[in-house]
Amino acid sequence: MSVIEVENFQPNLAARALVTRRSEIIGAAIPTNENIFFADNSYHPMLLAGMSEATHERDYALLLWAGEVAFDDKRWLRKISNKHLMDGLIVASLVDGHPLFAYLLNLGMPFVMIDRPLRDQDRIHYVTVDNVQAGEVATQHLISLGRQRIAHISGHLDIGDAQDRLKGYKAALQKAGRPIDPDLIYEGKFSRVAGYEGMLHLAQHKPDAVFAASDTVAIGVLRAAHELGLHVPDDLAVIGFDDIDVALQSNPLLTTIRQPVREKGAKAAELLIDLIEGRLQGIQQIILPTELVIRQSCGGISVGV
Amino acid sequence: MSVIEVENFQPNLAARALVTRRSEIIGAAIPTNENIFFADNSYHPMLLAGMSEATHERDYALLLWAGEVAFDDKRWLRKISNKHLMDGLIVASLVDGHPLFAYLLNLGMPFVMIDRPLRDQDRIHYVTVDNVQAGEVATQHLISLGRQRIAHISGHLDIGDAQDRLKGYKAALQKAGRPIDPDLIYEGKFSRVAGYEGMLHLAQHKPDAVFAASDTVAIGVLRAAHELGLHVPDDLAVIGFDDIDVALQSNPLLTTIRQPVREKGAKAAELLIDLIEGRLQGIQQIILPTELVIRQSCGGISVGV
DNA sequence: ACTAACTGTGAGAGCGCTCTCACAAGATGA
DNA sequence: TCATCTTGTGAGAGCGCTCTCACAGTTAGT
Repeated sequence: MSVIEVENFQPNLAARALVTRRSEIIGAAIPTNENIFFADNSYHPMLLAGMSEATHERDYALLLWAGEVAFDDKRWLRKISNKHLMDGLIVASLVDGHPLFAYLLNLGMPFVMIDRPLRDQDRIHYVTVDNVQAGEVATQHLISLGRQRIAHISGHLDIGDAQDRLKGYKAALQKAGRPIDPDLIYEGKFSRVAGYEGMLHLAQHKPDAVFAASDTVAIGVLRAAHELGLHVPDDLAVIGFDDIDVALQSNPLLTTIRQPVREKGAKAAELLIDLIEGRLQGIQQIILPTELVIRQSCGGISVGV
Repeated sequence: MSVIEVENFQPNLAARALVTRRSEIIGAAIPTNENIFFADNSYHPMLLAGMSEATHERDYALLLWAGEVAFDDKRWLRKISNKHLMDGLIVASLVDGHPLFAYLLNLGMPFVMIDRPLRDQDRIHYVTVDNVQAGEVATQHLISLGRQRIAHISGHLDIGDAQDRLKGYKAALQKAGRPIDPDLIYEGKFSRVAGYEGMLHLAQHKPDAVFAASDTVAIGVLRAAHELGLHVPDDLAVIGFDDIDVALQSNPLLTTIRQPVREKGAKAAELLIDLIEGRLQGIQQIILPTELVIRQSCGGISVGV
């Protein structure tokens, strides 16, 4: 032991990995070819922070596979699915139909998704929140505030979470005996630009409230409302989703559905490592709680910074 | 070749690494124990995006070492300095005096710093911008606008970039024959909270302009000014640094010094890989250009979104 | 005192690659 | 035709670990 200390001996991890067939490395893939990653959105960075923390806590290392990757980038697919490099993979925001999904499924390398997958749900480990219920709570909040023409700007509908939030929106309206007006639903993406464009488009149908699929989208809505001369919350109530930092920087402060983004990342990493180490059997599907955070953008009670 | 294709053969990278003594993995360390990482600041995510892109372009993989790490976390230090795991390391925002610095220096593993190091400058590869000159340009801009009491809220002065921006601020004042008033200099950190507190503190000395060490800091200044009833830019001109996305979300839009953050990350990765592969000899120090971006927060010409 | 069980140490195989070297087979020039 | 050079193929060593197994040394039980 003292020799190890004095000589500063570093075990050769490649040699160890060769015989144990474990690299003690996991990967985090965010295979989006939209610029939602890192651009105007702290959702993915927060996710990553959670993963990073939990991964190092368990003495694993975290490989990052991010950036704008072409769907058919064979080189990337080959490398990311190399089970000799990584013991497992976390995949976030995977768009339905992405080839990575099929690759991983018949590769046998354990992987955990963040967000509910749209296919093979009974075979996939994932961690997410109850987006349907959360979408319902958000919409119900707007209803309870007396709003009559409640619009929704969705996220990318090839992502389970976006579908579920839309589902929740519809469910809340139906439970309140309200009609579902297709004119008040804008199919967007998880970006500020989509929120901005969505609001400009919806304006002709005179909504008095908008449930935005994410805080980033809501920021775009706020800007569009400002340009349209609509006062928030008097003329237009706006509710977001995520409760990332922009919700606390906006004017007015954003009412939103808080989801524990950092914890999602951390849980995914812990789950994956448990799976790798054989400590867990069967398909694991973790649903984390959400919470309605009331601030200024819907009227009602105002909670400070 | 056809057999490889049919059998979907994956070479065992651990075995390869064992004999070649190359893992084709590089690390990215952001060893900050402040919460500037990922919290309200897209600087580091952007940096990471640049690194990630360049790394995969060169067919390497990127290990992420981020999060709030205790200075004396031996486990972390041991793992991050394991040269069998990584061929090299990029270190961003390393605070002066951090033990990682000494570790790396006598380890022999190639590493590239982002930001100018405060010690052993002639032995360290790094990539940064000319912060002195940029700080001078920012301050000079405020002077040319007729501002009389120009304050500066610095970043963490244990980081070279923060020191250099302060240096540039002082240089501009001196060249203009202005006195340097210590009351108008607030030693802060690269965070929104520091900007907010700095501005509240500086208010007693009645500045009519603030050069903030980063856009994030400037956002904090903007909020404090709002609370103090100061109108930006009429009562107070504010200039930031970075030109990250918050500069385009603020109200008023932020005048700032743009630095190519993504390119910094990308260049660092490319440089490191060139170093690893022996394609480059001698100490490499890359200075990228900056640019004054004039928007609304200093008055003068206003450029739209 | 003899056997049975436990503890510690050392030798050796093998993980799946890369790299070198020997040798065979084919191409080139006198 | 023979010597030289080029190209291709196959065998074998070795990278630095982990794991098993044998054997020596020690302790416990009858």
